[in-house]
Amino acid sequence: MPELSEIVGRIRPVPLFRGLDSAALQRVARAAEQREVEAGHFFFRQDSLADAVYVLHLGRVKLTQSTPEGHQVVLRVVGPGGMLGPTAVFDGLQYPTTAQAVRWCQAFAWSGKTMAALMEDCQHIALNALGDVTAQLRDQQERYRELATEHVERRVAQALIRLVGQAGWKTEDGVLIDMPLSHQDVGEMTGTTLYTVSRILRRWQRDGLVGVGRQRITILDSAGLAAIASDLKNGSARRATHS
Amino acid sequence: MPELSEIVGRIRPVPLFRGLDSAALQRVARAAEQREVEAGHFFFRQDSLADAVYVLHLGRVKLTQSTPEGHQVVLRVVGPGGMLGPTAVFDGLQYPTTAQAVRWCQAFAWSGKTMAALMEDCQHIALNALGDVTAQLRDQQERYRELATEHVERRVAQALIRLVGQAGWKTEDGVLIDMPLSHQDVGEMTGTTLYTVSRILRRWQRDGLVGVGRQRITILDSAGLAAIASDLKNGSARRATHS
DNA sequence: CGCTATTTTGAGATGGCTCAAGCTATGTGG
DNA sequence: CCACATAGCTTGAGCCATCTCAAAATAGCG
Repeated sequence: MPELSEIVGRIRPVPLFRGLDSAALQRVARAAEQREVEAGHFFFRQDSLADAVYVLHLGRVKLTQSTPEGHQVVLRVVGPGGMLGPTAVFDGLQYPTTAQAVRWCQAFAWSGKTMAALMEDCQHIALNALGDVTAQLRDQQERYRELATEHVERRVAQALIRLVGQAGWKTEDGVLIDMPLSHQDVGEMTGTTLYTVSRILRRWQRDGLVGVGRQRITILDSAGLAAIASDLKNGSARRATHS
Repeated sequence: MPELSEIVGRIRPVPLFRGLDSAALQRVARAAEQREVEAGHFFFRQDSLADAVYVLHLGRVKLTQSTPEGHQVVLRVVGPGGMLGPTAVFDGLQYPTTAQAVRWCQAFAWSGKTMAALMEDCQHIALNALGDVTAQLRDQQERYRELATEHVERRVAQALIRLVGQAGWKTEDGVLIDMPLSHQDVGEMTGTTLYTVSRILRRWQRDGLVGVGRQRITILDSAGLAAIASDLKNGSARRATHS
């Protein structure tokens, strides 16, 4: 169990706690519990009672949602500093998503009640949380629009670009997406099948845009990928309107 | 210009201001500006500077987002008591969506700065806003999953059910969706084309599920529609995974 | 009462899904 | 250290839900 001061040091740079003075940070730190989650294990599951808010310190988490029929989509990938489960702040609700560690994770946790109290205590936290969730909403809206109006290839390009931002790791030959990432996963992020992802990635590999390995994707030509994502060449969009 | 007490009376039942005492409500009311927007006109447009937060008092607003190529999706419909433009609370951002009045609207407005100050002043508002945005996020995530995994017919059924909740008006023969609603609009809500919407609605009309008129849709058999939406009969889902 | 926006319908094209099968890393137990 | 098992990846062939485009029918509105 680390010292209080160490916890404070770890949560200080977290966006959720931006603007807090030392006293407030200490109060937050004192209320924090530490959690570790093995790769593949879960922070929480969809439809279970939302009882805790997490802030990720180390590792990476995949947020998914699935239908009763078992079809799944990946909504988001969260890295260090990110918040999980804002829903828990409000009483009696269930998590709308499942949060699965894609590797070993270390996180801080607060019960929903505790976090609510901390927010009342210190408006900055509530405001920061609002900013975070608002940003997430924007992102989700954008992805919704993409899914509704863009072709698969562009969506996959967009997804990779997002992943670079969230988990990009500069290497000698390009930018590695630093997490295990199957074609299945990419399909679930973009609303398509692993087969289609495979074909697209293969083509891009032949064109020298990306490097593909088992659960590993490296971006070799970001500009080229961005060009596909924003359509600086082929057939624009479709569907919804031709106003 | 109505009396302060009248404004207080109007904003008191708004979810964003739930839990405020009279003094706080008065402060909020004093800072409020009133706005009226004609049918078809805009509260704000995508990509313009997000400078104000609105709370709708009367009317109905359509939130849309469009691509550079001009393809548009409808993200949400907001009715009385709803909040518009939470983004404005945070400095220097642009509205991610366009807010268009689908009929004459009356609303209260606060500059982003003012609303931020009110939130600092009174944590309840920030917490209420967080709850609102979190709920929106949940909704958006769910719709994303739907779009990624369900067939058009189910999505349209879901959209109508949502619209009933937001703008349903009980009549003698069924529930009228009380706003002008073209097939184009429904298509933009569900990620399909007006042609497909027309065919689906026509079929449902023949089956006695809905009544269709020019920009008017009435639900005659909610149960039947819900059955389609949750698939109590025909071919489940597709795409994304067959894990 | 004509104009314009909306809705309907048909016919044809197609992107991407499905299913089936083989291939290949990686890890595991002998 | 090898052989096998497993999970992930690739590829082909066929299909089909839905999009496109075109055109006619309809309904409000000025």
